[in-house]
Amino acid sequence: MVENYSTASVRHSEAMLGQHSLGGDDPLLGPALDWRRLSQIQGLGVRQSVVTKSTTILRQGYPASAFFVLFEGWGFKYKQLGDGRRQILSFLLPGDPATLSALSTTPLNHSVQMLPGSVIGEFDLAIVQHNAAVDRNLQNCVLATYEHEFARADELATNLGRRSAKERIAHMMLEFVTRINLRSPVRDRSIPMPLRQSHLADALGLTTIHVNRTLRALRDGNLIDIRGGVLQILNRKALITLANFDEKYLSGNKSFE
Amino acid sequence: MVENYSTASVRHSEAMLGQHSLGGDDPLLGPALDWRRLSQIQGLGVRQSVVTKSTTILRQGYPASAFFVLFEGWGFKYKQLGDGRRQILSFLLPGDPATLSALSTTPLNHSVQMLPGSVIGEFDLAIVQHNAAVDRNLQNCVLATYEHEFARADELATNLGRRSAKERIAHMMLEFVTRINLRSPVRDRSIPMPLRQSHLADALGLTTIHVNRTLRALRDGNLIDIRGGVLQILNRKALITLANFDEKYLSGNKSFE
DNA sequence: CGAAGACTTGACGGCGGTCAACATTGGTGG
DNA sequence: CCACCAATGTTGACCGCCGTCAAGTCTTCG
Repeated sequence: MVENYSTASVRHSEAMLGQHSLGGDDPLLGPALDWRRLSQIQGLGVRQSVVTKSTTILRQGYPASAFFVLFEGWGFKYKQLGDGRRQILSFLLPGDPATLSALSTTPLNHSVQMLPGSVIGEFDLAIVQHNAAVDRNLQNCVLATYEHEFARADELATNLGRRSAKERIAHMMLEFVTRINLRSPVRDRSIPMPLRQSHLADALGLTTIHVNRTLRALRDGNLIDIRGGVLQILNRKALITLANFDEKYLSGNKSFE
Repeated sequence: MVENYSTASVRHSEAMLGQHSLGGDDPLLGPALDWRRLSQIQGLGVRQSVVTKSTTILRQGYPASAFFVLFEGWGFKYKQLGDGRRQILSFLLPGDPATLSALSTTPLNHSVQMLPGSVIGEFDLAIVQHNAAVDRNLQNCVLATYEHEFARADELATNLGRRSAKERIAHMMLEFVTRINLRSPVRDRSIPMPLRQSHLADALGLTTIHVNRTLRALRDGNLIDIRGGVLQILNRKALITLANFDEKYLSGNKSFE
């Protein structure tokens, strides 16, 4: 169980749980692997909650208490070093599961935190595990999701190891826009992005001060603009060149059948 | 098919393929998830080969041609940027599969290279895929291996993003010794390590020159010694403190049952 | 023995970190 | 509605870790 939720905690009504065909061509979670559709499985109750302030839902060193899916908003997965240094390992967007690792019953080696304003779905861990063991289609979704997350982790490592601050930021912003666009069309090349500069810093291996400086340089170059929690891409082509961005790692099909 | 192999290319004799119980407590690949044991599955032929010189067995942008397992020696998985920069994403040790991603039939977004002197086993991709789909036990091994590799990828990102050159090297050397020790006991706190300093540099986001300087500092501090392809841990306790090393991410059980 | 690759060391410079001060924003209560 | 306060963002000065360039030395192997 988790604190810091708003009072609203809703159960999906039976009416919302339409019949879902487990066979057929369409993978259970759709081509975009949208885990919100997990709630369409019969008998899988969701507890949906609005997160009012930053909330840690999974904690490094402890096993997962539930299987969470981000319905709206942003979250991130991170590691904490002994002396307080933090490394953000990935950002969660609507439709992403809060860590496949939750399905293994062992202590986690990372934490997951939701940003204020997010909406999360909380599924019973045992039931999801059971379904993942029984339902061939869901199994493939798990594997495909592992592949996608791994691809992003590898790209992050490449960012951290072999790109400059400017390139790293450009690359990550392009990743955000591309990922969101895979599940819902992006208008005006801008998306809401409630991250603080400290989040970007901890994800990109920089300090907040240098993130600030670099963002200024990117804005001065008319490449991107971040303002009031909104990210806008001003010159996509130049950004892609600058960051050496190749979106294939995000969109590949990764089928296992 | 792959070039640069020695002429020796052996098929396991039937005699070597003992009956293997798929049920029972013991996971198919054993507690250390040693994929060399894949050859114990009936009907799964291996083509075993000695790699005489550095050989790329999987190539970024192409689907895998086979499912490879490292039997002896070292390999690594990496990404190449357009301008030649390289990021090594993980090192392969004996018993490691050359990329679970091979099981998905889509183009890879990384390459895998074997170092000279390695011995690799080459399994038919379709047959492994079939077994992974049918054999519940093997499925769990796949998931557990994903978890292990993911845990290491996350730790690498933390290395790259939030640790100094000295800490990064210390951490990686501790990882090597610990991983090898999980499958075969390490003596004299030393292991063979045929990596060039350029491999360490490309894995740790440094230049070879700085790797060299840092190795010298670590040797001067009587922490580690690398010489003639052998890594020796001189002061394990001090290293662990320096690197903030916590081996739990390597050894956790990650069971899925 | 010769050549190619790997390792080593020094001098110098720049990207990004550190420290410090201040501006801006947003939320809270009077 | 405004005063206050904490969190976040911004900018400048300075410094240090690590990159770059260059010139070696050592090792390996044909």
